[in-house]
Amino acid sequence: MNIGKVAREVGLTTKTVRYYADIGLVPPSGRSKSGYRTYDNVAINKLIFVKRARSFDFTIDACKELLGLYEAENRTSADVKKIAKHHLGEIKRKEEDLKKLRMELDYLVRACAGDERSDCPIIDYLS
Amino acid sequence: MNIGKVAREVGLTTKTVRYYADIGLVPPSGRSKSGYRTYDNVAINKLIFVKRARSFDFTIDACKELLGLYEAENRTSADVKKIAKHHLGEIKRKEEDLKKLRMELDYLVRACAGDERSDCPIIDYLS
DNA sequence: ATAATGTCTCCACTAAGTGGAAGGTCAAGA
DNA sequence: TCTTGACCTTCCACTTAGTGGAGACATTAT
Repeated sequence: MNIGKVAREVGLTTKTVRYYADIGLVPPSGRSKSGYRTYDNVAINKLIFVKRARSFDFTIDACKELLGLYEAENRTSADVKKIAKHHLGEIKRKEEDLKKLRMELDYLVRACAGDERSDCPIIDYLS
Repeated sequence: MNIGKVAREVGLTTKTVRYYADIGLVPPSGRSKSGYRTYDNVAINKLIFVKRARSFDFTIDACKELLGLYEAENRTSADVKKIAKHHLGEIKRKEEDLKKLRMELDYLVRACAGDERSDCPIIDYLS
């Protein structure tokens, strides 16, 4: 299968698929005699796997690790869980940070009259 | 004041202060005869303002806008509130996204035994 | 005088792609 | 057969918000 069809089926752009090939994350299964990248089912499944992992915000490096485990028959679920747990921790931290931010900003926005006067608690707070 | 002292007082790195000068966000008030950037109180206050705004995750572009309003005597609080509200909306969206992600991943991590067997619901889900 | 900082500019790098240019390839229609 | 349009190739630049380092010049301390 050529890159365009693959991209459509998997739900990525050709640019992204090519990028994943360039960085060695998911190489094409082969090349046509004119140089076109070709993808077989194994490669396509890897692309789907990476797409799902990326939708969980796993970094490309984490995807590489997960893909390695996905392919390894001797992996343990402990291996996988370790990576996922680490990532979960980071997500939780980000979530907390964002919550704090949102609450503070929410407060400031509420405190601001939003009228024609120049007096503004948001600017005051930032100054 | 030279850049190092300024950076220490404001709580930024010299690299960052120089960067803000390069992109025209907060130019130094002047240069010494040997070419050192010098900052007066007005410039320093702008750096503090930007630092605070950045800590609220406002983009550099948003900081530029806010700094413009900070300096403008004819601004209205409505001008400021508009930017802040827009930003708040984005933060809320990110927060929601992150929450969904966290819940899904949390579920998967809980479902994974994390033992020596290769059977893994996380990998299964991603496949 | 010399050593230790401080500062300068410039270049490269980060993450994960995206956009575009210039050119080669393939299938279909006139 | 020629051409048109869609598809593919590589390569380079750009994005965010800085960070790291090299090599050179300036200032300060001993």
